[in-house]
Amino acid sequence: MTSSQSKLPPRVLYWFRTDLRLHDSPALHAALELKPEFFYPIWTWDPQYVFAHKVGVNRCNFLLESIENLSFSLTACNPKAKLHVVRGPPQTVIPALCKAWNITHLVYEKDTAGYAAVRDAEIKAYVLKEGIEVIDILGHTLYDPQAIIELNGGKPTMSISSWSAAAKKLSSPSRPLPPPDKLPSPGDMPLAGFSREDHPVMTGVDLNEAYRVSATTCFDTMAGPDGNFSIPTMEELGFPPATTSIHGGETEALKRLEAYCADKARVVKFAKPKTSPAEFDPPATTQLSPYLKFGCLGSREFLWRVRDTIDQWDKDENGKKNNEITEHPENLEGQLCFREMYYAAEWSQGLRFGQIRGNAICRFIDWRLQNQYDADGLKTHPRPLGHTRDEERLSAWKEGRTGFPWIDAIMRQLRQEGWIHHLARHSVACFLTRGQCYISWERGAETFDELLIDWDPCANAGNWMWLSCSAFFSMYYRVYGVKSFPEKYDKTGKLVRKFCPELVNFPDKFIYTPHLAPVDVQERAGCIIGRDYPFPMLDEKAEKEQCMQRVKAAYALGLYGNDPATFDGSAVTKLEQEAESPNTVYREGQKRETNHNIQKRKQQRGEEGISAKRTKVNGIKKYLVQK
DNA sequence: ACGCAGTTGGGACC
DNA sequence: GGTCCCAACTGCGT
Repeated sequence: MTSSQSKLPPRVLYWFRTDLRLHDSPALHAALELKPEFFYPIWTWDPQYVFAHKVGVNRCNFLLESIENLSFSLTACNPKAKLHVVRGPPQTVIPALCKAWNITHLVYEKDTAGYAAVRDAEIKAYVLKEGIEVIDILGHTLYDPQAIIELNGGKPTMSISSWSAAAKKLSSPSRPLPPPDKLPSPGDMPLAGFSREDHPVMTGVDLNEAYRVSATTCFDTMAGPDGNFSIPTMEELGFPPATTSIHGGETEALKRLEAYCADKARVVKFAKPKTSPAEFDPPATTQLSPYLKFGCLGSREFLWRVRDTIDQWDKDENGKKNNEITEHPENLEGQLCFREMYYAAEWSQGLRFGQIRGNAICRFIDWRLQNQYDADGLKTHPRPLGHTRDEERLSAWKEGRTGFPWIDAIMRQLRQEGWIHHLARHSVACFLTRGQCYISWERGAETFDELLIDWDPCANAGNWMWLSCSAFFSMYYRVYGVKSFPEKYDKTGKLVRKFCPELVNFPDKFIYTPHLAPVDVQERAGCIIGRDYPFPMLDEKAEKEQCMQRVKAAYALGLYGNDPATFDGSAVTKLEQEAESPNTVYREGQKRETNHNIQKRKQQRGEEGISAKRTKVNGIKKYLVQK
């Protein structure tokens, strides 16, 4: 810190990013503890988010609504305060603002994940060199991902039990801090040094071109069209209006939390696997994920509101019905714990968490259409895996025209609403990867990035690895059916009728398999399969069998994304040889016996139990069976 | 070395 | 609608 700046009363630049709220904000609290003379709340509108990063209209709209609401709340604390939106890359505009506004302290909520962590390290180093103090404080998650990994012996948290064991050693998350009721005013805001010429925005490829209905004007100036750091509009982004019914903002988040917790028994008995992915009006879950993602809702606020609701219910019931309280990890608190587990695991891998190559926790499976280049621009495979047929299947999946109504309805709901139920995500993710299409989870993850409002670099990549049996989960023989699974929740196909309206008049019996309906039924439904709705694009059962054998072979090979063999081509060659003449022999009776029920049953029948042992031969695991 | 659990499977059979 | 079996994974605890 230079001597002139150390004498200045604090002038705080408060950078909002993952914390679009005033409640439950340790970083904001720390900023105000400085008793700043001037307080500048800003949001940086990064052109990377608008041009180089595929982001659908619904997430963009949610973000705009959230920062609008935040600005409104700032003004409620001080009529002179508002959120200043600075257009430009943060690496450029943050140092420029610090200089122009004589900033002494840069304060923000720490973001441990993905690109943001890399970006922040760069900015922090630069700003510190200029003698400005940087205060970055955790607040987005309940626990520090780094601390969790250290307590887990330096290993990534690969199961909820290992995460829980590590978390137990840390102190329980504190109660949320209240929002401030007043704020200091900002000082002068000279615009010196703020011209587009000085800080050219990113040009070149516009990944969101397909969405735009007019030219992007929001980067014409750093301070917006009126020079007052206004919040950009969808029009300025060239975007058409959003299609979702989910609206952003801290006010909306707290209202939804309140409404959800008003039904105490629902909170107490919440069990994720029992909630229906087929329900949509209202959904069977809290639908608070977009608010947690943007920090409109604090994670401690959610945690303690849930805990208090359960305590209150328990008191009301005199503790008589304790057995009705759902246990960890299926309860609401457990949902938050999985989020924490993914944040910790992500921290252990950094940017590599979102790809296969270089990712030490991700199994190498020879998925079609996997990344050819990794985040560092390094070639991952000597030749592309997959061809036109796979491209066509991927497009059909993305656009909701696979010919499987359950999959198509979910994918259309995803595009329209920007949100789908957790188990709906499971269905379409399993279908795209290990279930039927054998397409890389990287393609699925980037589709969700584009279309989900609540997309999060940790939870999204983590769940895609989970569903594709690449990490966290390994029972690849458990495959979600496109008829059996939704039928467990809804035999009448409400979700299909809503999002695939061409199928609305099919009888319940055929709603998930309309191609099996006799022609006269199709005619009466006013929908001929193959003409008005696609015929299934693949044989669900046959593809499932093939996928399972391929995943099994990849498991036997036992390679992970950081193995050199996964990018010099030798892993793929080995798997192809495996497909030609399997090293692992799947013969009748040659099973690895691990189910003790079967063992016990056989013993009861007086049969000799089978013992099996697994060995590695030439790097390939073989299942050897001995009688 | 072994038993068993793992947030959320499918299908036959009663 | 509930129960059991299918087929067979990893990681953790003992």
